[in-house]
Amino acid sequence: MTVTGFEANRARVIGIAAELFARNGYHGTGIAELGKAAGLGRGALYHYIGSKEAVLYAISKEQVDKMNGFAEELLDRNLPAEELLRQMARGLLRNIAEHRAEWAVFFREYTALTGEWRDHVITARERYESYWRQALDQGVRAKVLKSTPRLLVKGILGMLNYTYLWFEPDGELTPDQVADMFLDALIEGIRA
Amino acid sequence: MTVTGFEANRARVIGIAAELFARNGYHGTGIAELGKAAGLGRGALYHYIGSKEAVLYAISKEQVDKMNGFAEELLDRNLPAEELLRQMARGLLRNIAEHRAEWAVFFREYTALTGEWRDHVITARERYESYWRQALDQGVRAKVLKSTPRLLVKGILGMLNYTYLWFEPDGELTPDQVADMFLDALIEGIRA
DNA sequence: TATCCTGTGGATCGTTCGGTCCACAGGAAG
DNA sequence: CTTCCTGTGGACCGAACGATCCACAGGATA
Repeated sequence: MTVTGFEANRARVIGIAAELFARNGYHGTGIAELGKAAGLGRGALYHYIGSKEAVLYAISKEQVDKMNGFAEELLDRNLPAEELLRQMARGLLRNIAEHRAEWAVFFREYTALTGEWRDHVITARERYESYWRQALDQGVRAKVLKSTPRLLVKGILGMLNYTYLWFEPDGELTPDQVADMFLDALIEGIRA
Repeated sequence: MTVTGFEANRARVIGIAAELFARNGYHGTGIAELGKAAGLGRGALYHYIGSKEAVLYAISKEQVDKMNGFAEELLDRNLPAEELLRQMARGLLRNIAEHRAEWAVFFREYTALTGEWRDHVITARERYESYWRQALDQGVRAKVLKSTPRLLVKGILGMLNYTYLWFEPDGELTPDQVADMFLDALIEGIRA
């Protein structure tokens, strides 16, 4: 088995773990259960994962890191504010739609992490929020957006993040359409 | 010990459990831990709670039931649409601010419930969402609000529900102010 | 053939899990 | 005094927990 084989196997196990953790919770999923689902004995399993908490960390960190990279790229491009917000929302919803299990674990189970692992995830999460704040500030400076309370960004993220719970990949709307729906309502308002 | 003493003690234990479940998760909190925090032995503890899952159910159900009752009262009063939405949002945020631990358990841990218990909680949750949809529809019929996609209600609830994670009772804003901030942004829009 | 290394299953570890059971404390009722 | 009932602590149950350890399979290398 080559190095890439090891990494591929580790990724496979982590993906299976994401599904199980999302369905039964982190503490509610046993190592034996994970091993069985992956078709691996205890020894082989630990060969790939190191520890149960390392699996939770990997699941929690990967997607938010990806979104941070995505946001950084967009912010570098100096897009008009509305376009910037729209791209950020679309990117996030596309990712959530594609990795619902991972996001469910990220939102529900990150509190089960301890020590530095927990700190890293919280920091990454805060960083992502700061990118949204930057995007909004940019729109205010360009006089495209009203100056709104700083905490509004929490509301916007709540709106978007919550989709991990209800978005249906085979439903009537694509992730982009959901993102647009939310941003249209938010930017134009819903008053007749 | 009278009947009311029993109920008071049960409520006290459930409140302590809400704090523990919110901090360490349902599966992450042991019965021994709960007993110790409540100052009760195993026998006494089970005398009050029946089972661990019954505690989770009680925590999850109580607040959402309260909000359903609140929403029903408001809908009966035939308020103007904007006022109705504002009152519903304020009521929810006031409740979340007052019962953060319970709402954290409700959002994160309801999946740990099984069978009928789980069904009841999910049904109550869907009922609450339907009240918001009614409120929005009422505004559309009165031509006060634009006709928006049905799924927008998920976004609004995401915005409001997410506060359980970040709202600080001793922070700069009251629950009513947060509710107003979100509704203002949503109704008027954020475009300059 | 002899040696080495990665990958592997399963026995096993001590701990903790949710839950049951039982003896009994102590006030109320007769 | 006796009987009863609610409330109580803690011993105890089998099962499952996360993790470790070890023997060894089998291809690669010398």
